[in-house]
Amino acid sequence: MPSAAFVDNKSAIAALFQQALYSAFPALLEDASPFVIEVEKPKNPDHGHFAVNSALQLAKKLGIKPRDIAEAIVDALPASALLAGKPEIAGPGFINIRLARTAEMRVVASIMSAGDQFGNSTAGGGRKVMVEFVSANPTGPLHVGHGRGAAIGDTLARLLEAQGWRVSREFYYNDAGAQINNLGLSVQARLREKVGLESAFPEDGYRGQYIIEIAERYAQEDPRDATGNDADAIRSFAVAALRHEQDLDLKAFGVQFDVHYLESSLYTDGLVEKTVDHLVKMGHTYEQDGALWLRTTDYGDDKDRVMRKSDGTYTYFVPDVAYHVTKWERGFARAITELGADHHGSLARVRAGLQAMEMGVPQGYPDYVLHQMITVMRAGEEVKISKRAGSYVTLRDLIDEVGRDATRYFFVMRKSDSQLTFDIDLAKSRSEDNPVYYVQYAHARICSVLNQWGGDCGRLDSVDLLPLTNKYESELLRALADFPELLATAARELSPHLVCVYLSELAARLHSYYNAEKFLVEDEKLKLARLALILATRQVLKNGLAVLGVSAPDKM
RNA sequence: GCCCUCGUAGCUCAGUGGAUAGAGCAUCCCCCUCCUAAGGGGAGGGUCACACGUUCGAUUCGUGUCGAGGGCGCCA
Repeated sequence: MPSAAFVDNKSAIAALFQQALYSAFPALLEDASPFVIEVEKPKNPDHGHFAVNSALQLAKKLGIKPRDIAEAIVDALPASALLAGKPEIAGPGFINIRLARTAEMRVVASIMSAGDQFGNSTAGGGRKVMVEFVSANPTGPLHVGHGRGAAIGDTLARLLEAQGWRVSREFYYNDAGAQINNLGLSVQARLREKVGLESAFPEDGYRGQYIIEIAERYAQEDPRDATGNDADAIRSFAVAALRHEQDLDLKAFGVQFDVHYLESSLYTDGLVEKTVDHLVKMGHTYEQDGALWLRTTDYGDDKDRVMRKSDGTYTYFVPDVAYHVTKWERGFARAITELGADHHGSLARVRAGLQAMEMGVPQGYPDYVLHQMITVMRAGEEVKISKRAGSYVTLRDLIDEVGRDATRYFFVMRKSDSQLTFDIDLAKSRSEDNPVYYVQYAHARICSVLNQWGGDCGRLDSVDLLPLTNKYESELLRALADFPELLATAARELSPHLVCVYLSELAARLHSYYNAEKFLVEDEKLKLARLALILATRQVLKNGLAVLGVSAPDKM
């Protein structure tokens, strides 16, 4: 099996300059906190492949002018096959580094040998991480907000897997409590209406059309209770039906969970009790007004929280803490919880609750990724959502109307902290305006060119790339080399949208390249080199799309 | 009132302690005898909300102000 590791030029450059710095300024070796060379990638290609700004940072400390420091570093640089000549000193004291052609091109060979693994790393070291996402209550169909959560959570999971983490995807069902009762009562009311019985619809009932459908199905499948007397049976029927619908939607969306964790099991397994007892034992609780409170203010919350109401039942916050305790106890030293931003209030509380347990859970546990609200646009107008009337855009609507690929891409393409406008017409359009088609088309276009050439792609593995000299080729090479770092950054910062940004840029480079001049030239060596380059590009596009769970079509 | 997120081109949004802040759309000009024009090239368009601070350097970090969205219950 070929190694997935890409020999990173950046770290090699850093090592080279670190050596040069110490040999030019040996005094720095004696510092308590050693100065670390940072290598960055300039945005402006005129500034070379890499840049080092250490001279500016050290000017004050050393009392020497930045350009002089830069010169001393460059002069002390050991000879290296990595570099194309002596680095330039530019501006106030930047050192701009250009790679030797051979160093620039080795990324293609890395891509060819690593294939689907290119860009992956072993940074996670096989450690366990849980990603909890969607976690919709089984009280209705999944809507756009859940869709965004599903896309972001699943992409995070894929990113972490690509970085060598052992990921478990988990869905937490709030299948206990008042809202589920409410669901049952809503269905019951519809059932009674149907047979002409007097029935008050619950005040906070669910009014969607789907409730009526569930009532009809219940009546059909359980004719013994046509008048809707058996509240328990109705409730479990409704929950099962809605869970089933949600599962189908998620499956159609390409999202699968390893574990579905039921809130009700926290009660039946006694974990809620156990958690409360433990918190009492640790001395972080008090009784007041007939209720049991947790002193969450000791752990950064802005007010204390009720755990057990005066009527003896628990608030939702207790099972939330108990649930997160199980994450820790199940061996997930790292856990990520993906939620809609409307739940951000629970963040401080759950973390405080975990701290109060005094069981060694780190303070920032779990990591939270919150996504902001979504506005759906159709025909230039906002699609209004009315929860009261039960009318909203469902995930299923989007998948059916614009397709799985576009829906997934649109949901992750903005950073999750930003509110998202989902333009249905744009997502459906097959044009350059539509970012997902633009990227997919780049992939299809390469397939088409390779097809037209008609040769054996295996031949391209060891082609000589030195004929590649124009600026499109060099920029494409540079973009390809960025991919592993991009994935690492996106995973580290839990920012899946970076993958979309990268893919759009890569696709744009490719489209420019094709249109710049005649692509399939007469010169056989140049032609093969170009084909090898786009073959590598296709691989990276494919790997990037795979992380997003979006298909990479051969033709469109 | 308190907490969270956001504020960057006319619009939708990226990005960053560094050099001239980017992309797409929209507007204007231009380009198909190689693959799919479902594409490409170019022009115009900016007080990076505002102020102060930290720094050699701030759009980026900190504090405050203003504006938008969301959240704050013995609801879940």
